[in-house]
Amino acid sequence: MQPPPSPVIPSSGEHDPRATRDRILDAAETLFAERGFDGVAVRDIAARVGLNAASLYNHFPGKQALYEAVLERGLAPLLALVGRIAERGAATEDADQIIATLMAQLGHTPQLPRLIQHEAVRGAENLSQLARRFIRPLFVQGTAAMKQSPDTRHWPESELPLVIAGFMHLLFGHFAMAPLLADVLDEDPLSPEVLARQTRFLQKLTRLLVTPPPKDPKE
Amino acid sequence: MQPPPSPVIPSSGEHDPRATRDRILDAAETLFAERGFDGVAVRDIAARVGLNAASLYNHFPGKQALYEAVLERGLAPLLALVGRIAERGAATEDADQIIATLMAQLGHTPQLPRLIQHEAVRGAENLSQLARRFIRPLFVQGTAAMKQSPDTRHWPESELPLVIAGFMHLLFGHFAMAPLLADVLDEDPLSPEVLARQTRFLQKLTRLLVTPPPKDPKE
Amino acid sequence: MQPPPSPVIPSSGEHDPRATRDRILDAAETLFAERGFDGVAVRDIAARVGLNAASLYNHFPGKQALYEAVLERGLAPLLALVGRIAERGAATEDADQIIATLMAQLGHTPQLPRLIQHEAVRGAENLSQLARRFIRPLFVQGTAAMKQSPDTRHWPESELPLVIAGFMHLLFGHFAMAPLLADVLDEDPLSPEVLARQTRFLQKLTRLLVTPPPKDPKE
Amino acid sequence: MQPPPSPVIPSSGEHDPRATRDRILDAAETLFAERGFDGVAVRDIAARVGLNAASLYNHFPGKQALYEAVLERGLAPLLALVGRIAERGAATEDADQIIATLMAQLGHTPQLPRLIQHEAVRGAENLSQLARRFIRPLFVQGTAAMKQSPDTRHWPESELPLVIAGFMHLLFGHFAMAPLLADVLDEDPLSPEVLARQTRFLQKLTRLLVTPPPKDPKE
DNA sequence: GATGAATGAGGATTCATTCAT
DNA sequence: AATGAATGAATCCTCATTCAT
Repeated sequence: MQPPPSPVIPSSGEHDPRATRDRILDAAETLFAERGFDGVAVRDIAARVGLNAASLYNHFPGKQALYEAVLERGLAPLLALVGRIAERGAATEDADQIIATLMAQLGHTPQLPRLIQHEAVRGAENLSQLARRFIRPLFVQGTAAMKQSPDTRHWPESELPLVIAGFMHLLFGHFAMAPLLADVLDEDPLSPEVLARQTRFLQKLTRLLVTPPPKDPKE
Repeated sequence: MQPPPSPVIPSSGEHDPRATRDRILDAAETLFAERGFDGVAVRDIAARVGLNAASLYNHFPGKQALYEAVLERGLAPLLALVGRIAERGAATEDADQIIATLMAQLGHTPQLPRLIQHEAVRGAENLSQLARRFIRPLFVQGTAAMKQSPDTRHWPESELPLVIAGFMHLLFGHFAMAPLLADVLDEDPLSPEVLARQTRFLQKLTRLLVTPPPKDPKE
Repeated sequence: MQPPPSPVIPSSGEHDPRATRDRILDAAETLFAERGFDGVAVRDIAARVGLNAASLYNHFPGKQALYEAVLERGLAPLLALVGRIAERGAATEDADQIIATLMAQLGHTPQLPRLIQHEAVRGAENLSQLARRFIRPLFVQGTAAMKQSPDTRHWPESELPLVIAGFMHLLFGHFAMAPLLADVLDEDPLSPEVLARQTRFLQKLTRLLVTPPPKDPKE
Repeated sequence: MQPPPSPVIPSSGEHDPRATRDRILDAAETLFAERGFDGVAVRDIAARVGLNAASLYNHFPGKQALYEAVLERGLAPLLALVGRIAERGAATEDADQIIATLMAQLGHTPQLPRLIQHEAVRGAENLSQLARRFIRPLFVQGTAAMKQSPDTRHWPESELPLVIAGFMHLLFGHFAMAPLLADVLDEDPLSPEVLARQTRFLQKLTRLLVTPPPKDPKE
């Protein structure tokens, strides 16, 4: 089951100037994103940093704490971003901008969405915090914005959360499933080109969402 | 980290008439869906069936094999469904029908999407088979259908795979993230009502997709 | 620090008929008595039984539980003995008999006093149970007996617990300190002869205790 | 198993004038007395002094050495005391005095007896030195004294070591078992009152020992 | 003297798997 | 078909100790 260990990033010099703590977080982020919490051995993280497993415990009190630190570090900028978007009182016109920003940010740390997805699929346990701190505001503010915007007012209120959720699925899904998509697409889903294309796709979709739907003959 | 063990399904009678093999598969499906491959101990699966861990080996050659059997069993009807859809040469008018069918099918085995998502996030390794056998046809036939349909011909060919992928994210995401969404929505995402609503939402979205996008002033 | 591992008792035959559980308890008793809880590695216990450490966990849920089982098993007969003595309403004339019985019993399982002493010195934690279940009744009934007996009535009530405690120290001390005494005496403190001598000594001491003390010139 | 860490003694000022070495010894003495050698981590000792574990190695070459230094420091006054008693050629009349002195001394450093008891129960290994340097002279001179004293001459020579050993058990036991006794007595065994009472009890016992035993009908 | 960081050696415990019954 | 017992390999973590700063 164990995939072959991702190649050790050799510390260029004898003593990497970058704080060991950060290098540990990097290694942990990569591995946790790849295999999930249970799939990663502390020893593997250590090895990736070129450390003895015991040394990790000089920097983090345990595996769980390390995991949470990784989530924390990864989520912070995302939270800030969402916060800033919310503050600005997102008008529909900004939608394109918001999407571009989010995609750019996620594209910058493509492991993060995968990490989050791992957490999300696993369910509540560790996630509840994450849900309350990250997902929840995203939902609350998203629905609020859609309710106020004249363009989206034609969506029934009960559907709004599904729209938001859908956007999350689309946003995160692209990154989280990247290895899978790579198998099917001809290109690397994380390449700048594909990312740009996906951004444009999401923007187009948004624009469609504000279009009043054509009368459904069945309804 | 260990979530509280899901309640044992007590075998109603002394000797459950249902084949032990199936009961094992059920238990394994549930647990693998909840915690992923690495998060589940063979012992837990056995316990859930009321068996000794050693007994599992009378029915499956090992954990990995059991896992694959679970995937196999879960995927088969889905593959069949997708196959049938493809055969019929999906016309756009059937879109509503297709979505309804898929949602119904997935809603019937809500653990399956979660299982797949687990696999998908984890990446290539175990998945490659699955990718080739399930995801790939879905993509190939999906793009083919969209390319031929007059309604969707206005989508640039390079974007078609992203549309398909997006649909997958939306479809699976709703189920896979159910525990997470439950925390944020007021309702159970797997309840018939919400499932119906999500179905309608996806159908509406599809209809939007075939609408030629309004001229973007920026473009 | 680690004393050389006590010699493995080779299982005479290929498969010792005695229940493995008991053999584990025996080994654990010996080692815990020798080195105390913290001084014993589960692996050592297992090795002494000729088992892999993991196998222990088929019989006991953990080290602590094994430890408690050892105490339990060792204490039960002692508790029963003390109970029986108490029931009979110990008259002073029986003192000799009681002492002899206790010494015989302890001499039969000389590791037990050492184990208890280990526990006692370590203090409250694990002991509290033991204290309440074993030591306490011993004290309560001991003091009750002394208070009623005409021979010991001349002891001030406040001193009675000290007398009882003293007896415990003498009783257990002889066994618990056996290795130390062996270094100083010329003989093995656990040999029948020395045990007999110690029994007689304690009996003599008891007889002295019932003797009204000579008037102390200083008092 | 780990008892809650004994409260750190905060160094009142910024730089405790008392030699660090002594503060380490104090902390070590306390912890070793509480939990025994194996139950104490170097880190715990260091923490109790407000030091990094590594710093201990500036003062002691290792855990074992620190342990021995603790024993050494604690035993020295006791050895001196016993030596002085022996020199004076202990006459029986002094017995009260000797007991009082010993009790006073031990009451002053109540951790020491516990430490010794830990060592004693653990058996020979580390102890042999201790035995030869401390216990042995105590025995030799004790027996010598009793043999010469006219009051105790009625004790058979073979019983004398048992008498001495018994006294040790009584003396040390009271301190070593203090936590246990506290659970059973209503009072703190180390309080001045109880210590005084125990002293008086031991003195009374000594006086009884010199009383020729009443003729035992059974003998 | 003090310390943060590193580490090899263990230590308890879990796990997937095997096998005799 | 089921199971109790056994086990080698891991897994997380602790520990005593070292060393450069």
